[in-house]
Amino acid sequence: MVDMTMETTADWENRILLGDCLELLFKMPSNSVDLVVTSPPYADSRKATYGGIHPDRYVEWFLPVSEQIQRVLKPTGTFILNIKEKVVDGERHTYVLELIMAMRQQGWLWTEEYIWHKRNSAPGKWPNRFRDAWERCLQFNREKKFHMYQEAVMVPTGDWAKSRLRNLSETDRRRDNSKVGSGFGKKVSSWVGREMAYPDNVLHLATECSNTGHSAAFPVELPMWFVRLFTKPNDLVLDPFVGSGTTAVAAKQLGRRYIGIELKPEYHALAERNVANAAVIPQQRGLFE
Amino acid sequence: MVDMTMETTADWENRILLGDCLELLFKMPSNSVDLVVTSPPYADSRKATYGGIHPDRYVEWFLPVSEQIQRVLKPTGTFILNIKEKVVDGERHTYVLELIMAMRQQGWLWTEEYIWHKRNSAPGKWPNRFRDAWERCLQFNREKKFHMYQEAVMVPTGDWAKSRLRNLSETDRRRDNSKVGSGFGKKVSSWVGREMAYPDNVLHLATECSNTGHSAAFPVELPMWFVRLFTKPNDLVLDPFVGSGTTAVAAKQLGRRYIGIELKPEYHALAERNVANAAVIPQQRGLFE
DNA sequence: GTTCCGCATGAATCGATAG
DNA sequence: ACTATCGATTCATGCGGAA
Repeated sequence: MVDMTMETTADWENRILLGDCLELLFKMPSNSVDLVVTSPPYADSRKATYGGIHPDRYVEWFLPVSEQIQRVLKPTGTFILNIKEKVVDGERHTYVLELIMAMRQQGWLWTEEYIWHKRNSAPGKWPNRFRDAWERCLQFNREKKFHMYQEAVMVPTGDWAKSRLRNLSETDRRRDNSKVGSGFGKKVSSWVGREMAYPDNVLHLATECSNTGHSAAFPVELPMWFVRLFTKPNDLVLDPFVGSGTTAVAAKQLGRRYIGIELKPEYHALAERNVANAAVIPQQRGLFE
Repeated sequence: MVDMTMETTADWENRILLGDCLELLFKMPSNSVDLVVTSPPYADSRKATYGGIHPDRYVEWFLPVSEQIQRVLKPTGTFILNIKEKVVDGERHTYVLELIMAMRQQGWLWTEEYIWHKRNSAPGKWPNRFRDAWERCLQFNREKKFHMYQEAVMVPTGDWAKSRLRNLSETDRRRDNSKVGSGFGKKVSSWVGREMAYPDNVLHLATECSNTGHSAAFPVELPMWFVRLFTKPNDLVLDPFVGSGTTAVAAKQLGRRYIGIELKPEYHALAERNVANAAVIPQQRGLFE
């Protein structure tokens, strides 16, 4: 088979591409992407709905895409798949479970399953179930060894700034604060280290309240967390179903290169606007990275 | 096949039975149990360990048990299965996913998956993963229509709970808030008449740190939540892997009948002690029921 | 009666070592 | 090569004792 791929991703970097992600993925070079974060269109049994893929056809629809993602991903890279199965006929459908097993057959390692707990999930009341307040963030890898920068997502300890800091004198507290503010010296990092802890695999993030114009938008903090965890500055982040551009915004804000792909022209335009409005966040090296 | 089952469960009610749950389940009458809550031994790749079932054999080991549970459960009843897959060779093992699909083949409906978020998960640091802070609580039903008493687990709305706890210390407030989220605060009786909301499908409960004598104990609040949600007073609750007796304690405290089954004599004795020490909680009707 | 502090304790996982 | 054991790592919680 003739290799029709580009030599490098340079021409597509830091852009939102309009088109079918499978067609575009075919053109991308192998082993070029450090991280894929995406939230593909959810399954929908209502045929008339936009973009709805029937639950019973979901796995066969997605497998060609995950195959290409596996190819373009670097061996040390990570694929984060945000997904949640719908209720069909009173039951949770099993297409996500089947997808995990099918992707393992495809060669993926199912490394971990993070839970995104949506603090303010949409209200609603049904006679036999409560509000669905969580989604899966499935982590897949090509190899057992992959890049992970755990220090980049450390969080304050539970007692931090509450009981521990209270014991410091006012002078000490001000001195430490000034050190943190200027961000130099090894004492700062050790002080930070003692008051910071590694997170666990449950993420507590509120859903996006503002109208992004896209119905399936996750909050920018979600891709941002994974971008910091699995990439370093200037690495390449890909979202083949970029929607309103949230993953690209997260990557840009954190100083990573990105490629976003979106099929629908109106979302493509929206994503380009959102990315254009995003600003790079000044890196606080030595403190959080 | 000759029917060797008892005519009623009367002789076994409000007791902890010593023995193999599969053998004992065979003797129980069909359609007699309102709720099953259990946390079976987790898979373990260490062969020598007590009770360790190898991950690759887990599904075939559990299916005969779930078949009997299906038989003894009332058509309107619910089966809650608390379980979490282990990491094997750097990957999450798929035996839980396979179990869900196998149980659907068995005739179960996979109605819902609740997340138990363990705020205090076991510590540890590894190069490629964070601490595992959640477990699955899988809800299975025989029929689409089942009994569910949603009002029994309503929780105070966030704003009022916050002001109510204003006088507590920062540390205590944080801890109490975590309990408030699940509907179990220290001073719930004073919440009568306040604004209440339905919970969602994520439960925030800390594990029992203190010496329960059983290494695998979930907090009593966990079965208690499901007992209140899926049964009414005097209903029958079954736990075929009752361990230190937590499910039976929850049922007793809430005025439900219970049957606990435990294989190991030392845990059986422990469960009997724990149940004996448990007291019926005065029903606060109008608040949680 | 409260508040605060110290300490033991986990349904863990990985990598190295030993048989 | 493959399996069993052990040490290192790490933090929210609840309890007891003290102030």
